[in-house]
Amino acid sequence: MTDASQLSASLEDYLEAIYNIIREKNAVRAKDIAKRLKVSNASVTGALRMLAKRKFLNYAPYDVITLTPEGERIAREIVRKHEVLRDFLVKVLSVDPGQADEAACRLEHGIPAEIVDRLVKFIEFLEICPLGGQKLVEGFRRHLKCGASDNCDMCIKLAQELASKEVSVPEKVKKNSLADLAPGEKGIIKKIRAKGTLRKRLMDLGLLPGSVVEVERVAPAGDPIEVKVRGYHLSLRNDEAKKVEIEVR
Amino acid sequence: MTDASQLSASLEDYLEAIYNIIREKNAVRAKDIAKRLKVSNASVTGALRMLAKRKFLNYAPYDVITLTPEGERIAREIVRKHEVLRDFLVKVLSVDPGQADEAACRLEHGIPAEIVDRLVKFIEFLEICPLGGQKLVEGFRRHLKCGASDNCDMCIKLAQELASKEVSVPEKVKKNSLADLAPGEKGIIKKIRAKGTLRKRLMDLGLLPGSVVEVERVAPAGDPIEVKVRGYHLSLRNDEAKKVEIEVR
DNA sequence: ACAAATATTTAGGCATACCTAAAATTATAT
DNA sequence: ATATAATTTTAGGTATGCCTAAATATTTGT
Repeated sequence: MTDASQLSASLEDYLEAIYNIIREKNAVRAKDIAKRLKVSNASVTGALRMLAKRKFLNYAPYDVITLTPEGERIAREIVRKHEVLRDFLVKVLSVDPGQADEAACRLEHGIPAEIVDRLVKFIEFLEICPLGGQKLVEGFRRHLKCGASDNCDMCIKLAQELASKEVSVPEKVKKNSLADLAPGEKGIIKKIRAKGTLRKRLMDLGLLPGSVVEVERVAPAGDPIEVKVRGYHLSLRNDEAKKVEIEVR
Repeated sequence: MTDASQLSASLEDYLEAIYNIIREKNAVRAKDIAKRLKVSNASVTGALRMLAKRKFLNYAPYDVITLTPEGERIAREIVRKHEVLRDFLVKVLSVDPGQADEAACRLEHGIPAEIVDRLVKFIEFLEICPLGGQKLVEGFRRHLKCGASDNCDMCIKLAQELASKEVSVPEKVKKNSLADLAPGEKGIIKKIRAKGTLRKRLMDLGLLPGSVVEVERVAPAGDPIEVKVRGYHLSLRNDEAKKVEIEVR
């Protein structure tokens, strides 16, 4: 709940790298961290010591490295900032993904949590709002192609066409549960069909009505389902996903 | 033309502060810098030496401090990043101005120039595009008020009303020159009615057709006019402003 | 099992960016 | 003109975050 708590930018980078490497390979070695951050092994040792001192890592020389619960919480916060920024850059500003990723790396340390939340709301709003945020973003993408210092008559014409053609009451096409989506598909959460603890758990994870969820991966067995909501990556069991009622536009 | 060139974040802060203080009071003293950056005087001395060594400042102990042309150029780049970020946060995301300013301070060092340009284009697009970027932003502002985790039925209704009422071909209300605007007013640049050197100069300043210009201040005599385009602050003579043909919506 | 290869840590250094306290310079007031 | 006040600079010190080289521990191949 509290803030990302007084970590320097570089310690945040270490924590983020550790978190990501653990997600990818279930284990971290100092060397992996050094390689990912393009830093010497010795520097990694120092950072590990600092992070351990602040109780974000369980670490002893020559022993395995794991995140403490608190360390994991903070790492997730940092990763979320990164993801939200990258999504904004790529989805809204149409920045090239590689460049967006690099920029996100640098911006993630400076951005306050409230602004990340605001950015999430804005991106969601663009995806959801009947005023046509998606059309607007497409228009912007087109506009980027018509040359830099240009008044965009092409854009205006196309926009007028679109605007007159589809004034459109938003149509609710299908109603489904989150468990029915294929990887890559998105939906808007309508409600959580669960009670008590499970309901609370799901909402605490960030599955809030009105938010956009995207399915990222579904395990072969169909069971753990990886989704992204509001910049958070979640892993849900099929049972849980079935309780999340969504709407696909 | 080149990049912000290898300055550390804190040296960028010094340069930015120096630039802003010069704009405000026509002179800088080490003390002013220290106060603005909340840093000791001695730290300022060190920074001044560094900046002078890199030829961004003309500086000698106990002598007046001025920016070199190169220093001024880079300072303007930094200030521009700051302004663009703050504008985005305030105008698009509706972040509280104080908070936006503080966040901009931290983000300005990490953001690449290309992304700033992209952000400028996006903000301009929202202001200009007939798809109704302004309406969308207003809708977003409203949406922020209807509570955090809520599906925004109110927003949907209001949006539908707006959308059906004003499908609207963009109407060109007035045509004027930049010199006719009052402080606070905005217009879209249609063309530069000038030739040769003057034309080039105005375009180099960033007065490009399609961009949004905002008049910030007009001197009592009506002559130097302060405007903002694409994150740049410019000071124009009345003669020059008359050459900039704009459209007010 | 144990030598060779690999991985990690320790030790010692460098640059940045800040600090406080004392010295030097410049401004001001009588 | 000169003492006092204000400002600026120098000197010396701290913490971070990176480096290389050398020492130590672990893993691997036979």
